[in-house]
Amino acid sequence: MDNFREMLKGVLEGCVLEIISRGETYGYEITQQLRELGFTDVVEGTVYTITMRLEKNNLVDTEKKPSTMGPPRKFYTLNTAGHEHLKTFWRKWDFVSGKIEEIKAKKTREDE
Amino acid sequence: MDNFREMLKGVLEGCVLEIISRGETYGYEITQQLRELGFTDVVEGTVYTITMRLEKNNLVDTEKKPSTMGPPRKFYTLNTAGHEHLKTFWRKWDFVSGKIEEIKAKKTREDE
DNA sequence: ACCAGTATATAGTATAACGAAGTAGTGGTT
DNA sequence: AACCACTACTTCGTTATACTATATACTGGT
Repeated sequence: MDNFREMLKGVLEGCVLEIISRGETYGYEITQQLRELGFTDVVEGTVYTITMRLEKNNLVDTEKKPSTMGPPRKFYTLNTAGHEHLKTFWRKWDFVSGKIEEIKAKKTREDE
Repeated sequence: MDNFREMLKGVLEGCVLEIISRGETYGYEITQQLRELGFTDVVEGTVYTITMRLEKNNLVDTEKKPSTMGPPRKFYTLNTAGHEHLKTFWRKWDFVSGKIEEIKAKKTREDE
């Protein structure tokens, strides 16, 4: 499936937030998780711009820990504001995706 | 519900395409339909940039017709490429939204 | 003459994902 | 020791798209 770059705008950040909410993790691992989940074209740079943004907006706490596999990892955890933001994200997603599905559904109905 | 501007990127064009596919229509009417459908903040300028783009990309045919209510209307209909594009759009949407729902679903399951 | 509603258009801005490249640490191979 | 693959983070510039603001113009009512 080819690029849905534009379709990911506004939702990828929410997905990253969701992944972090499930347990302390770091950029490289988030990228791999997203790839395994089907977003095979997501690259590291993209995830890092997102985590940077989350950090800048004070939605996550960070902690640097050494790794035996390479350079130190920067672990992220959601703080209170982050959890709040995530809840808002899912509310927005449910609304928007619901509306889109509504529009899609009318395809099959005869001219309502 | 506040702004989901970013979340609409990549999908609004598909929605406009879908609306046009259901019958000849024009910019102003498309805007109103989107508003009625729940995207209350969509403004005329946004829809015009989309219809312009569709036109530029040769996905629609246009026909100018006089109106008794104001200046002439520019009617749009989907051509073959437009219908093809619309099909692709829904395939992409189904894929992406499916993945997002997958990620959301894991919220409730215990650490899979 | 003025205003509200209908209708199209465009120039500029903001945001977010992506591409490309660079820096660094660890371990294995030659 | 030199090199490479994998892990891991960062930054810069590009592109696509929705939105803001504004301008233009036609109709009908007051």
